[in-house]
Amino acid sequence: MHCRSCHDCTARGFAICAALDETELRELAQLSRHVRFESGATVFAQANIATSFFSVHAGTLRLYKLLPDSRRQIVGFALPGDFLGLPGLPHHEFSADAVGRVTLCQFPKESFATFAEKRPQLLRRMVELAGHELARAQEHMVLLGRRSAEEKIASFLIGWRDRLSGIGRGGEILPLPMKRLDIADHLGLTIETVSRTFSKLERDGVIQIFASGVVLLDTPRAEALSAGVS
Amino acid sequence: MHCRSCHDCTARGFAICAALDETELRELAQLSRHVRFESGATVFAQANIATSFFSVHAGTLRLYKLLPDSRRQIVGFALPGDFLGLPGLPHHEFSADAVGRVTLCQFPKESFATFAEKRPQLLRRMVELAGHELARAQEHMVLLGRRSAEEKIASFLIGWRDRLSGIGRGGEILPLPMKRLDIADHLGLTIETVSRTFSKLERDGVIQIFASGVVLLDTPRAEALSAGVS
DNA sequence: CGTCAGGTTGACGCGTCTCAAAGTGGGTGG
DNA sequence: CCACCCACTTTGAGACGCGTCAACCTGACG
Repeated sequence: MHCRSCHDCTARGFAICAALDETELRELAQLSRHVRFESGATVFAQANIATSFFSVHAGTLRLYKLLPDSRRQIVGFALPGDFLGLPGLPHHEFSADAVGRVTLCQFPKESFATFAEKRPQLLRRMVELAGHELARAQEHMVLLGRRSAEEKIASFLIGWRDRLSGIGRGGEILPLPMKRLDIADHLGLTIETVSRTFSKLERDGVIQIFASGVVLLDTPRAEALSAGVS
Repeated sequence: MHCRSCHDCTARGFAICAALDETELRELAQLSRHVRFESGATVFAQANIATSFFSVHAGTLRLYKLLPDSRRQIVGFALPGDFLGLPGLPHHEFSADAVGRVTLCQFPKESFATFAEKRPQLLRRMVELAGHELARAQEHMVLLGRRSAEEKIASFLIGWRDRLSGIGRGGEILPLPMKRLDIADHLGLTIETVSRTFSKLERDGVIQIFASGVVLLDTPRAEALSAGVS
């Protein structure tokens, strides 16, 4: 189950590993285990003590927080190259579970911290990744606080397209591995509103809906909605 | 205008400086300028090229993003000890302006990066701060996406109280230096709803409103609302 | 005393939620 | 191969929370 080699890892270029040279990479690989989760499985849960960090190798995860009455907010989706876990916080801040099959590199928190401690480029890379994550979170706050349902869906689609193309998964059809309920809980909507808005965008010729995703027919219109130009 | 000494800086304990020893602190002080902004002044603006990092010394800033049609989302308020600026991103991701008078330590991006490059404890501290920031952002997403107006206001008050007490500014009266419009744009509400909700909480005996802030009369009730237990 | 920014309150409308029902497709067992 | 089930999605009708628009209040300042 261990990764054949980090050398030809498909997530190599985007992950923290990008900051390491050959020797360090082999050393880090010693610390890591390659783990796999089936669709729907929980990788870790909010408020549990964090004993490991993870780097996503393949697949999609939903990261979410729950309120006591079971309202859910999906704070993000993790894709290959994303790093999960925050040094300096003892507990997991959110839960993570697999959307479809997922594989991850798992690092014991302690030994990873020791490894990173003396490697400024790795730490810099982590600051950088955290910064990108933070920027995405802030952009998402604008979406949640100040956008209409239609703008939310359009923004989500455009943002998802850009993230996928950023890791070399761009294509004609935009795959949406997550369910409508996941999208709703990500955008602060209900499942019905998500469904209705998808339908409206299809009626208006902006998208075409398939079982596995959508095709952007009128990209400029979608981008305009996404930017908030009414 | 330069800080008398970092040694007796009131924000010392919470800021990135906490990671530095005496020698390093003096070296960093060489790089920094102490700057002051009057109420309402803009420290930097979204999408401008970032040439400096900042560490808040005193006062409160609002950090916000604007949509083209001038809808605004305040992504957070910065307090003493907070670090502004993200290594790895060339542009400012949001605008920042002073809420009341503010003083900051300003570091030229280049020289700060050079200084940090070889100091793992500083980098670790930055990862840590970024992590805390990210955790706050995710908590705020829950608020924006899944909470009612009353819960939003209660959460905001409780969160603000906790942040202030975290930097030694706790007290009977909870000062709110920002305007109603700022609170509205932070919580994804309108100014009228904020005002109405404040009034309702006061009618219900949860808070008492003053010109400069509020007093929490029924803290358990406020915390319950904040936690989302109906 | 007038002005002005900020805050409060009320009446009404709209966008989204809620509740309900029907449609779709994939999987399983007869 | 069909019948059935189940999870998921779509669609509709009505309710409701919050936004919109407008009026009024308050205190600071000249």
